[in-house]
Amino acid sequence: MSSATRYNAQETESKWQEVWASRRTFEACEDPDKPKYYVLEMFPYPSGRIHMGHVRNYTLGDVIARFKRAKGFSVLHPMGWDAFGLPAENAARDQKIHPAEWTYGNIANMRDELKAMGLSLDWSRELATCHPGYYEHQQKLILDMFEQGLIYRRESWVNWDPVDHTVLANEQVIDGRGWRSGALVEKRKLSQWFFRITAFADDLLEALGDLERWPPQVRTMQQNWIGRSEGLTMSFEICGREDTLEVYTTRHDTIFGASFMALSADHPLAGEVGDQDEGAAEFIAECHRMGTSEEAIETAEKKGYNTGLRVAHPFLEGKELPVYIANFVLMEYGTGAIFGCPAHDQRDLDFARKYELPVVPVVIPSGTDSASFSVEDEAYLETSDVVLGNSEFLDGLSVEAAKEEIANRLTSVGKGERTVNYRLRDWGASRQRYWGCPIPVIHCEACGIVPVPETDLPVELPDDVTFDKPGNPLDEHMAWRQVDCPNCGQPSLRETDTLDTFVDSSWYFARFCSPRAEIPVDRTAIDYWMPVDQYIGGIEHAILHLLYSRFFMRAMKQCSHLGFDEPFAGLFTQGMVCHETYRDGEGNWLYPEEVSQGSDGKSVHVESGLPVVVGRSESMSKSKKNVVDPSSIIGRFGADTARWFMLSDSPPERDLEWTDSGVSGAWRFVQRMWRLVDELKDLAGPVDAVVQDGSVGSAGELRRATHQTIAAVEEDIEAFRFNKAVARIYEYVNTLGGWSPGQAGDLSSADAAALREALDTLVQLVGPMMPHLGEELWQVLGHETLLADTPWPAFEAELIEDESVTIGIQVSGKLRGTIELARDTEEEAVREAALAHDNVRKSIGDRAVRKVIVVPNRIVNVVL
RNA sequence: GCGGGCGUGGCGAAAUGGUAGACGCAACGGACUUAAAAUCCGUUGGGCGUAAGCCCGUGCUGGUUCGAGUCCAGCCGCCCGCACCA
Repeated sequence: MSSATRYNAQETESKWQEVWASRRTFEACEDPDKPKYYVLEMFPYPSGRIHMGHVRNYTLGDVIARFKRAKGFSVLHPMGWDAFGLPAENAARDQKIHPAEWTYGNIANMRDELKAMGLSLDWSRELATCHPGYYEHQQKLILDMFEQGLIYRRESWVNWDPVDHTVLANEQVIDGRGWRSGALVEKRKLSQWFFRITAFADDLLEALGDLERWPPQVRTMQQNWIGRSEGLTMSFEICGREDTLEVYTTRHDTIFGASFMALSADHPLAGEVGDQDEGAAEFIAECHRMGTSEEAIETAEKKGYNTGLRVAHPFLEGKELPVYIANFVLMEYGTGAIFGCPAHDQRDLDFARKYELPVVPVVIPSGTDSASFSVEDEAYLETSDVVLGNSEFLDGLSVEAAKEEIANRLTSVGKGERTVNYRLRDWGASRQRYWGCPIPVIHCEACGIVPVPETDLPVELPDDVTFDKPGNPLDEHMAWRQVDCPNCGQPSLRETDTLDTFVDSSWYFARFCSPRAEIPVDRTAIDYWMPVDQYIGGIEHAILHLLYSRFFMRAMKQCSHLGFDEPFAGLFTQGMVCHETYRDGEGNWLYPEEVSQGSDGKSVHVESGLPVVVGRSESMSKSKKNVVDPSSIIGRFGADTARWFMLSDSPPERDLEWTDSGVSGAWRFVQRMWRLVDELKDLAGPVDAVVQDGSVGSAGELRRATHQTIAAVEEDIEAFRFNKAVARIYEYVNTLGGWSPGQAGDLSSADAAALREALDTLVQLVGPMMPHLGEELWQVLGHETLLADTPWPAFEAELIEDESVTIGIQVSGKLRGTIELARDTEEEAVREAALAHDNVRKSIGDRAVRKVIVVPNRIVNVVL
């Protein structure tokens, strides 16, 4: 290697990728002599190309996987494909290509792209959820769960496009209209399959407390999502009728402030009113045009319809409350009916102002006169330092005491029941679509719902389908649908709903432990590998995917497939990859490569030379064209450069700004590493050089830097602070570049050995981040082993602390100077040195020193 | 609307309640070169000052503390999720 040679990333990277593959370096095995470590990144949807979000995700995981490997763990690091889902059907419709062909083509391409990244993946375990070899086991799990009562069927609402005659996903509903037809979307009731996730609500909530290596905010989000509340179910007598209206509330203390009742449009009583009252029917229909998402409901203008019905206030003789149907009450939560207390709930207040209903404050700040306290445009939400008022026998009580009193009084007369309620709803898993896992049941007129016998699994999707008609092609495929009932033998029909793709992703990590087993999971393998030690993915999955997976493990445990509850011991949520956005004069989005810097530094369109409007940086998305293709970056600079850039600068949990200059900085560092090792390798001692003890002189100085860097990088990797690990490596390279040994020419044996240790260490530290460069330099340094098989260097504790410290001196909190002292200098000596400092004396002047605060090895503050 | 987060130089950022801006990028000055690229050296939060040094500065307004980017309260802006996108 001559010093004129530049590092050839493309050649070197494919060389080492072939070596790792042929030696099966990263194939996992259940080694009983080693601790195991299961690293998993969220598997990708095979959209066709990898994007920068994938590059970031898999780089983070690969650093951990390679680092843990070097630390002596038996590592499992697999990869697969979340391969069912809507886009394949859209492609089928738009491009006349079969979903399977489209999906497997995309997988083939993305596999190549991922392989070019040099990830330490065990490709022998690859799986795709759309493959019958995967979903037949999922069908087995579904049968078992059905038997256990964990899956059931009931009616629920879907978004219905009345023109296309098809069910729409929430994202396909835009401003209340179907995305293709433009027709106003209706809600429609269908019989659908549900997972009984609410059966585990308490356990899913309780167990969050033990997930110590999860981000606290994710645990909080899940906790709020499950939304356990302790409240009261109250019965209100409906005036002039025999029946009652049931209401769930957590604010029964505010009952004397109640001024109306509100029913969900789907409440049976609302339906009853609608049957006789055209206005009510029209209002209910309007509610049904709102779409099914909670967001749509919550952000819509609050509206109601007065049914004319009234209920009796439970404590105020003769007081009656009007009953409205309201568009903001959810049938799925509580009893689908509420009492409205406008003074202490913003939504109720807005509603009351609109329909001119009374607003009576019943919770008032302590020490305030209840007659003078009023609520105007903002509901009063405080519950501490308050007392009840305008509330008869509750007056003067705290919120808690008032709740107790109301609950006691109502339960004793059978008009109330203390109830624990959850916001969490059962998981609706039916999809009226082709490209998903078939639900293995048969509908028989005589026997009802009959599970497909296990021996008949898998129920495979038929290949011969077309997408020219709207709706689910399975409904039209009579040859596939018609089967004899396994029970009575009569002609019957298959279920045509397929499963939500969240089901596929709720257990794939378990399947990775034994991907070719003839049962869903092999107990020996799963007991060895699970749980996943480090799971890595986007924050957007903080609730649903993770909660469903946690449920699935519990359900599989109940079906005796495995013996644990929690799938992910450690979780890391990464930020997004962002890029500036560009638009031309007409507002059309432009790709980054269509934009260049003009001579005056302003951005112009490459072809036309016209000015370009540079927008703020946003998450990379195809629709805004602010995307950079990973393959072109890897093709130009190599995977190591892309990986290094991903790890530098931005902390991984935060959004990362993709910049060309950042990439070229990473590229320059690759070259710098290469040159540095090239220049110094002949000065370094032999591979087996023995470092000499002691921390003095040029060798000692270098060894100190080496061991400090090992300790820092190791700690930063363990804590997912890769940007800091990178910064430490930069500092170390700066140190190495500027290091002057004790003698020029032939180094002393101490210097040569220290340099050998330093170069080896540098390459080892960089290895998990830039594995190809690491492997190449390892070879250049004369090693005959693979870096990938080399243990992580151990640091020597006595070398990592500096002997002297710099101590800042403040006068009244303002820095006035620094002093250099031996570490752990006596407090009195520090104090004297601080007070002797020229500028400090000047700042103090002739004022009296009241106090001197000395923080050892840190700072001195002179208080005047 | 509800729930969760984030906000520090020109930019990405660092900082167990203890010297704000490590490290990188960009920019500027210099060396090398016929020239460019590459590389190397230096400067770089703002203001004042020849200098020593001083003043200001972590989204905004307050509070706690000897000391606040960090803790507390309220606001502003942006991002993620809201159950059929994955």
